[in-house]
Amino acid sequence: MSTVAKSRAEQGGVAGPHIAGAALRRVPVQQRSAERVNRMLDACAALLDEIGYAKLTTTLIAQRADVAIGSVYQFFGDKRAVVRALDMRYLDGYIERLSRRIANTTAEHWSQIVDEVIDEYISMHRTEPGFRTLHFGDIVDVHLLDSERSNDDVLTDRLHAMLSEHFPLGDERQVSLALTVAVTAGDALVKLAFRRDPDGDDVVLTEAKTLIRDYLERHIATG
Amino acid sequence: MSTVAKSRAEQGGVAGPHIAGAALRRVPVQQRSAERVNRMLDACAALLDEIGYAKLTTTLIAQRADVAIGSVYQFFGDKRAVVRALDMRYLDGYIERLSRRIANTTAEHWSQIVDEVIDEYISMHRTEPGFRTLHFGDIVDVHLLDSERSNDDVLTDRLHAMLSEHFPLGDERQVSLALTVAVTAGDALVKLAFRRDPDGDDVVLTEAKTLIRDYLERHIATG
DNA sequence: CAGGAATGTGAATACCTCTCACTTTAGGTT
DNA sequence: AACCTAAAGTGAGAGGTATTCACATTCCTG
Repeated sequence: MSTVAKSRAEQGGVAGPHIAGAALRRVPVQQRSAERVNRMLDACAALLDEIGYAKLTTTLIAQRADVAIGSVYQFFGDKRAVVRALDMRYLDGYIERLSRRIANTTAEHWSQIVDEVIDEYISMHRTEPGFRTLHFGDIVDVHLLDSERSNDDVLTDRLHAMLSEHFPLGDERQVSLALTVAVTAGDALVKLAFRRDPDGDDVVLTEAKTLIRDYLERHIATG
Repeated sequence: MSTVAKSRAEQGGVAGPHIAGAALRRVPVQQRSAERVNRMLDACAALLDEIGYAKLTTTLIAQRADVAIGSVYQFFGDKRAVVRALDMRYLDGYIERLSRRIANTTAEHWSQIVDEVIDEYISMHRTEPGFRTLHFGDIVDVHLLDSERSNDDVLTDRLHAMLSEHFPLGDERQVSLALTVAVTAGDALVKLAFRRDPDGDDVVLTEAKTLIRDYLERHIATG
């Protein structure tokens, strides 16, 4: 099935800690139900890819997942919760793969890590069905992982940690703001690239990287 | 009415040519119906402000506008069309006010015009009920004014025209791309500012202006 | 293998979107 | 003024969708 599903199964966490925490009405205990939950999410992703959010219905999700409509509501509070959980699964997978990427990288300059962050994000648009429709919380809401902070904020913190682990950075607050701005702008530009071209408009993607690098150059340089 | 309007359609419709052209099922001919259409849009804007898009219903719009549900469908093809029309009205108003602003400005540098563009956009977030929920086509779709081009593209063209009217710019294509990127990134950053703070986080807004100015500096300078 | 917990089910309920046959009004014509 | 047609306005009803819930089934533990 999906790459995400596999890597998750290997991890051991039946439905992922994030999903459990914030989106599920009830956490699946037995493996059979955990599998069903994942099947519903897969169905949701496929449908999102095929017909988009506007035409997505709970009945369709249930049918595609080969599950009774009641089972959907057994675990998800409402329709949006399904999409939210899916988005969390994306975010989870993203952070996981990014961590792995960066762990294997011998970056000599912080900009290399920034490139990895962007590349992995671009990669998700190309490989994860339904992701380009959702991004990180565009459609549902932007507070998936944490009700206090937006996904971009969470992402920003992650990035901040990864960067400072390898390189000395400037003032904490200032860097944090700069990263937030960079993530927000970068996110929007990648979306633009994929709106222009299903494979991601290379010209725009290149421009996005340049813009972000140049911007950060002037804000997180340690001097 | 709006400058674009005149150049675009000869109809001179009561409810704005944009709305008429792309979102209305039937153009209101008599004044009384034109007023009702506007009342429905007002209701839609207010509801968007109060309960958000997810909870918006056609029944609610009709009730708030003091109109029978049938009247809504007399002019709007479906629920999304109402929102789309509202968004067009926003865009129309934005371009009109921006044109007026710029006409009254004796800008000595292109960056001053860019600032006006951003400031007027920020202003809309503060003054137009419901606008912060929609922006330009976020929720419904990004092809409101023109099925071929996104709203940002239309905006970009407008900006391009305004700028080149006052200042010599570099290569046509290159400038166009740069403006598209700037508009996209700027849009996202303004949204971020208003997500952080209902009045618009000044720190982020300032940062947004800097980022855009610096970026454009490197792309549209005539040398 | 008994019994509670976890799951699975789908008919039923409530609410929505959108249509359409029909009534009313505007505004020009005779 | 009476008349006429197009434009407007209306709301019950058809067709869907989201969500619930009382009941059936499957696990799993003691």
